[in-house]
Amino acid sequence: MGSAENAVSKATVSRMPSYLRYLKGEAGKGVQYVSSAAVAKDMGISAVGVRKDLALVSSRPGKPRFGFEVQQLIEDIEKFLGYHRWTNAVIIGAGGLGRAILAYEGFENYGIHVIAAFDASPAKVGAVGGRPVYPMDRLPDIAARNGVRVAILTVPRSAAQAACDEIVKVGITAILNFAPVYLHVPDGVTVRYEDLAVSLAALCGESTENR
Amino acid sequence: MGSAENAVSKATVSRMPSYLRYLKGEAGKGVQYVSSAAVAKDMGISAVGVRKDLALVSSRPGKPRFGFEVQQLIEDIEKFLGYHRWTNAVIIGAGGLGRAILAYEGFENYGIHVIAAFDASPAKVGAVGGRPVYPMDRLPDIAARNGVRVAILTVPRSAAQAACDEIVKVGITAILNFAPVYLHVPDGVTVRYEDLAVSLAALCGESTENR
DNA sequence: TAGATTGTTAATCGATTAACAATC
DNA sequence: TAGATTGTTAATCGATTAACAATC
Repeated sequence: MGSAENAVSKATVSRMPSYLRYLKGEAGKGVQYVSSAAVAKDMGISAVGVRKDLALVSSRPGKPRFGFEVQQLIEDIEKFLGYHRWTNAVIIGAGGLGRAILAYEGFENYGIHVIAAFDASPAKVGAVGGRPVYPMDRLPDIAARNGVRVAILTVPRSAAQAACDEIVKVGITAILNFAPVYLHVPDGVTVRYEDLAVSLAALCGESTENR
Repeated sequence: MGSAENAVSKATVSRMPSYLRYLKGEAGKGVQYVSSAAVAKDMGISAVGVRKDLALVSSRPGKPRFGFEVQQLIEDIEKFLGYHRWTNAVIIGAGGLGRAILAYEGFENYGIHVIAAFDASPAKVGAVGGRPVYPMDRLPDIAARNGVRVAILTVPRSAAQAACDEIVKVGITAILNFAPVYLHVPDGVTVRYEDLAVSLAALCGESTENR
């Protein structure tokens, strides 16, 4: 209500980056059209679901007998997700995981620049894969100057809440948290938990299946 | 149908590791009882949901006026998730991310031993954080000897499907895939996609919210 | 006892699936 | 044209929320 926009379900929104990744893969192979059935098969979801999702974001309808135009769809999804305006992100905690993520280049495909990492320990300061690692006290300055809204939190468990508080203070509103702790944040800040151990445990649970 | 077990919803099962993590945190602080309201507040979910979830796995009911016994609950969830029998896991791909995960110790809390990493490049062979990195051709032998059923795939995108095929060949049935590619696997093998870029992109989507 | 908290049934909500007409 | 594929409405399914009685 209120907003005149056609409401797009949360589940649909969350699948969009996956479609985008898939479509970019196909585009790279020179594929021009994809059918909902093909997408569904490759991604392991239902064809009707794919059609429904794509219908919501696609600027032009799919063509019967052909399917959807890959390039067009990529543009539509990018526009839908707001990737035309880039998002700057920082990493807090330059341990093994933080450094691995800092060196990773896949974020660029989703309109995200990971501009730097920060660490409380001076020993970690330097650069990884061409990207800088700064001491923690430079965060307010750099975050403000680059309009950073997103942080990836990869500090040890014990440092997580304190680091989170600092992050929030500099105006960051979205946190991808790898520390195995629940964070207390003010309203308006979104936290997404990404506990590798929990992911793996959940996978084992799924695959055991019949309990 | 068929199974006489009370069906526990998939959503509930997938939340169990999170409860477990939370409860262990509380137990560490010396907390003996938790109320559903407290759990709900800290974890950011609904109290009724918590009660419903816990009722399904708890061996003894919560006590009105007190709540649930933390230690008992931890045992019940561990039993429910099958953590009494340990699961052995391996990492395929000893790049930055693979090594970071190899060094991580949080898996032990979920009944998972990460016993080793494997890499196609001889340069990567050695050890990280006390755990061995073997050449890829040792995988069949070691996986068989340790009854490995779970693999964490952290190879580059281009190597993912080939590595996946090898993994499947040695009898692994659950794969946590960090490579940004959809994997083709035979029936009976479960894949869980853990694309950091997609997670981050989805987070940005959520926090932008009103679209 | 009084009151906080649980457990459970019923109602709502949302998302997925099924069915089928529309279209190139 | 014939047929593959889309788009959409209706039906199903599952999970969450609301309401309230049961209990220590």
